[in-house]
Amino acid sequence: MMHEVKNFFDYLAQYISLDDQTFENAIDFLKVEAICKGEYLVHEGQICSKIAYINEGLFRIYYLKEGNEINTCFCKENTITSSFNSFINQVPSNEYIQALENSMVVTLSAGHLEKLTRESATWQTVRRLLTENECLRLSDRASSLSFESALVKYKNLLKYQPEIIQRVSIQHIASYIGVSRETLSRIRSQIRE
Amino acid sequence: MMHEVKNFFDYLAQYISLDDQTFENAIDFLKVEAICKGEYLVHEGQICSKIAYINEGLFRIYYLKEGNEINTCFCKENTITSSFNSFINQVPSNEYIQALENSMVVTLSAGHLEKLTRESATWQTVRRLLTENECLRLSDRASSLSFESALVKYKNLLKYQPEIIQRVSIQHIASYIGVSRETLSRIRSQIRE
DNA sequence: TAAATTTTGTGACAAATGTCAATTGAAACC
DNA sequence: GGTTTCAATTGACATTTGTCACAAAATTTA
Repeated sequence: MMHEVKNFFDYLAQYISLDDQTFENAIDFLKVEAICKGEYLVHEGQICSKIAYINEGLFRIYYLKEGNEINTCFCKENTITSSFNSFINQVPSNEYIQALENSMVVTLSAGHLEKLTRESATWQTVRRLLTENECLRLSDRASSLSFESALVKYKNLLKYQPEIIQRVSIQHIASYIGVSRETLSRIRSQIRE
Repeated sequence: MMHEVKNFFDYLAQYISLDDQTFENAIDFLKVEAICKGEYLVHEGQICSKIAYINEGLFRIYYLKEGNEINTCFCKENTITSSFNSFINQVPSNEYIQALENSMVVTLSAGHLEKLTRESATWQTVRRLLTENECLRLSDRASSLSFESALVKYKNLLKYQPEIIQRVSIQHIASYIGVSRETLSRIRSQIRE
């Protein structure tokens, strides 16, 4: 088994106990893919056909609003990324998923997950947990976007996702926390003093 | 069968075909409850022990931030409400669910849903759909909170949830869209002209 | 290494929004 | 019906943030 796949199973095992059968059911469906910096996992208009476990690397999810890119999520190694709405409902995605670093992912197609879900209670649970995690993330994001000053939002990011600040450019972070890049720049210089 | 329960099953049947067995498995677990205006379905600090199908009425979900109430959701008849994170993970809720009108709900406890989920693929799917719906809602909310002016946020509410504006006080709506009530008041008078 | 490109930082100013205070309006209660 | 209480509006002003323009710094490319 490739070590990327092993890492994926280890990741899942955090949430649920995976027996040998569960492993075997899935292993033929998994694909290890390299995605270079700047390349896309999902394009707008495409139906998101797979979920991706990130073994190594970093992605951003963004959509376009009046020509501007709005980042909604940064996904780093040892997490799962997908254009959630598109994947679940198999409708065209309104967002892009782009690699910010050279990355290595393990993908599982919607069809294969569907099949696994039908055949195995464990995979059914895996799918549910993925969804529930997504909910919690979205709920945190919604609450951090409302009623926080730009300063507080940035400090929260520093506190809870310091790695992101190291690895992602300021302009991307600005749109993630919902302020202009100039404002974020000023906040940073203010904090430095 | 009480008509409230029947409405609940009709609601579920929109999403999935429920056979007789599925009905019967659940019917003893369901409780019809009246909740008066101002009363609470869930209190902060409590573990949210149930989901509630709203047969009639209106609720708001809010949490406290520095003493201020922040509304995150309005739930009206023919939807399901719950303190999602608390219910799913059975951890104390950081939010309140309060009736804004005299309401009638059908509740199902976490334990009973767990039991149904274990025993029936249909209920497993019901649970998944509930979660996925919650995700979509949260995702819409996050995107409407970021990078929209107060005016646009209010217009979106008018467009997509006009009923809420009819039934909910301005102060609650203001905190829902993330502006002060004075600002919202000014926006409204501006639109009127 | 040098040139070109992209990203980040700053100043100046305008626009949007928050805050506080006072007033008006509406709903609830006696 | 009148009083009381709470909700909504409005004005004045301060603060925050966005926008535009340009400079500095960093990164990429040739």
